[in-house]
Amino acid sequence: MKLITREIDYAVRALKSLAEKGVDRVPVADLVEELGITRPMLRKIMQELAKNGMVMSYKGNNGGFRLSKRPEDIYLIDLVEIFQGKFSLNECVLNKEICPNRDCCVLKTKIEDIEAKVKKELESINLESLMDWKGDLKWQKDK
Amino acid sequence: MKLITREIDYAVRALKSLAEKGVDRVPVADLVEELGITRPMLRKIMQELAKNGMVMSYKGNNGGFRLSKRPEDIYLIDLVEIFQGKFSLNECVLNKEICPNRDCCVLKTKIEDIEAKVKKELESINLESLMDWKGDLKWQKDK
DNA sequence: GACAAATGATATTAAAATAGTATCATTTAT
DNA sequence: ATAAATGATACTATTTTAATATCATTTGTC
Repeated sequence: MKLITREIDYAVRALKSLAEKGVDRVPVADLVEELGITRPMLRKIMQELAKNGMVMSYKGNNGGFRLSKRPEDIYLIDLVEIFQGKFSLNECVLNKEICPNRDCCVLKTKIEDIEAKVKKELESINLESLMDWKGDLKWQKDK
Repeated sequence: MKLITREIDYAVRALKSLAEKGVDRVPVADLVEELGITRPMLRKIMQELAKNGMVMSYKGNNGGFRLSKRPEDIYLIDLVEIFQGKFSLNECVLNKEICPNRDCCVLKTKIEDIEAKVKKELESINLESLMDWKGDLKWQKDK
């Protein structure tokens, strides 16, 4: 079960990259090189992020993308919902039909509790908090 | 994104049914009727539950299934792991390969935190706590 | 204004995970 | 012996996720 799909992961990487560069317009080509994600994939992702107001896009020569918010104002929950739709751990489907016990199902209420907690967490994680640690990673093995 | 897949949901229903009946041996046929889940599906699920020690199975005429533990000792996390494998919200895959940043990825550590919390919740929910509320459901609408 | 470099919109294909079905073998009470 | 059950296993279908492709549009530069 994946909370973070590949697309979301890619989106985080791309956004981090934009944030780091702090440049006005980064074309997809640059991201491809840096991130090692294919061009078609990154194009799709950036388009989706643009559609949803996470980045500004500029067409034409010298075009590209830039963050449309500060890193601290871009939350993981946004990315999850952009690429997966409204966040939900629930389904309540029995044989293709909505379950008749929906209203009094104990399992449902329990899962909803968990869902609420996870959502809260996702709302608390912003892009800034995901920027790579710089400097001394004492705990990290030599390589 | 589903925390509870259809199979897991079906499994819960089946186990609840066994628990309610409190009978020695319940054949799949009975569950089919009661739960409205197809026979092949239920067979697969019961077999899986038997393999994993959640239920005892009896072959032959008058055979069937029964819980092999008390309802309070069957946890949701068990069912999730039986049908989905080891619980994990993580993947850490980039282009089919394990991500090179795996060791110092901030996103990963954040997701692992959430994962741990969700797991804890799933470990705290047992079959007993999922048994339908009986008696006065004052809050429930007439029907 | 022509051209090249960029994104927008959208359709298509591929791969993987879930869901569902089918079949033959084996066991066992009667 | 037979009928009623599960065991093992293989297969098919559906849905979701991942990846690719293509043509249209915009825009800076010469």
